[in-house]
Amino acid sequence: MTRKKVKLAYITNDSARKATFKKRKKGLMKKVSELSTLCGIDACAILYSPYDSQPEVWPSPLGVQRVLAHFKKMPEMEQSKKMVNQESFLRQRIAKGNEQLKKQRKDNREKEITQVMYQSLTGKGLQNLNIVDLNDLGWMIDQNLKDIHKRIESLNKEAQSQAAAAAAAAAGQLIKTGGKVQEEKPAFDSMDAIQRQQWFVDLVNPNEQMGFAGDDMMLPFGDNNHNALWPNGFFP
Amino acid sequence: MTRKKVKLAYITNDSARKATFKKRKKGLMKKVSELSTLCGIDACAILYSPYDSQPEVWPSPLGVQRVLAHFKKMPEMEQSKKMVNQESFLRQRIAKGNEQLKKQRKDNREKEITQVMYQSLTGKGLQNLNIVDLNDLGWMIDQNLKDIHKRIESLNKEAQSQAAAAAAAAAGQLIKTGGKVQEEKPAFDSMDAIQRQQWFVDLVNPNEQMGFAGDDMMLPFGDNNHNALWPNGFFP
DNA sequence: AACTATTTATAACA
DNA sequence: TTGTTATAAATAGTT
Repeated sequence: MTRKKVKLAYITNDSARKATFKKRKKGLMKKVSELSTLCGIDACAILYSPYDSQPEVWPSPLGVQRVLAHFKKMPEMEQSKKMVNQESFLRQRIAKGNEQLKKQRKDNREKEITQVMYQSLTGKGLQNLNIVDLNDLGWMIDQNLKDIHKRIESLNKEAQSQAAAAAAAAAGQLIKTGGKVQEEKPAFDSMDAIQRQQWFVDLVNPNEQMGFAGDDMMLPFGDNNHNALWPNGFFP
Repeated sequence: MTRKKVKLAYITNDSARKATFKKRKKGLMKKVSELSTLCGIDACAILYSPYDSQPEVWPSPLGVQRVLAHFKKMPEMEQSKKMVNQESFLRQRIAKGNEQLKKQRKDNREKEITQVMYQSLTGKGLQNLNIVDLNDLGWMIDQNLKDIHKRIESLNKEAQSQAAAAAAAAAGQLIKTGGKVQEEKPAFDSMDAIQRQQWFVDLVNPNEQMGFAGDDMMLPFGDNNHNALWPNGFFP
């Protein structure tokens, strides 16, 4: 059951290698066939295996001959142009691997900061964080606050239209009403940015001092640009 | 996002075909590369596309030349042996398709019979079923009964060992006891096969007559071989 | 070109 | 070996 991500290297176990060869040969031939059919192109594949004295080919010996004849006619210099050779192929793979690594590092960092955030909610304190961590934490809390605010707004809108519908449906009442249903925002939502910031700081630090010196250590809620001073390459 | 199962036919839309070609060519080259690395075999692939005057090859022009030289040396008759040509390839695909169809039909039949079974539990009656359906229904009920019985036994075993453990743990009691905990089977489980059969028939047919004539229409519970008379190819 | 919902391929196991 | 199943990889349709 494809448990591992498959290490791309020669399979030393003989039977495992043979089994893999059989499966992958079949899959490969199918791919060649599909590509040829779907895109109407001339193609061939030749595999020499130690399990057969003859090569396995696609689409047929004659088909291969035809493609080969076409190929052989070209001067070698021409043949080299525009080709996918092993070197450029490997370069592409490496570049892709590096991109994945970068993305993974970003994801890891995000999880790390999220964990810090939740730990701080259980009273773990923020004393051990350096300035970069604190700023990333601030960024993440900021993002969460934005999400929360968005959610509150959508819930308010929903409640508002439901209230209006209920009023319109009430028996014996006027069907049409010029009266506007007044919006009833929850307390949290009516805070301004600074209030929310303080609310959240209080929540995060129930009974303790931050342990840091100076105003510059304050968590920069509401500051969308706070990472500009200490960029770490992970968060915008 | 791969919504359809892809109809294996020439893609008429030009841009779609080109996009598919680019994606699949990349995937195919990767597959060839992996197969070659994993299994240590000599392989090459050549694709002629209308998007480039030159063919795309793997692993490199020289690598292709080498494989081709090897291939060309053989007499044509030899080349044909043991090869996967388009015809045999298609035959394999067709055979596989047929097998899938057969399996699907069996699954469908099983679902159909299960539905009939549950409907009969809500009093829908069995009047509209033919003899084949009835026998399949009997087979399925039989299977379910077996499962139920198995489950009951395992539960009994569990309860038995728990009771023994509880007795041994009771304060002030003897730790070692020669007394055997007597098995307490539920009423259903203590019925014999014939009793269970009647019990289930009563359940399935609460207030109605079967509407069939003769003893031979009786549901053949306990008969593991009842389909031998009316085989339909789906159930054993 | 990037993004996902799906389909397809396949490594490990039975 | 063949078959099954859980995962990884490929990719069709969109943006």
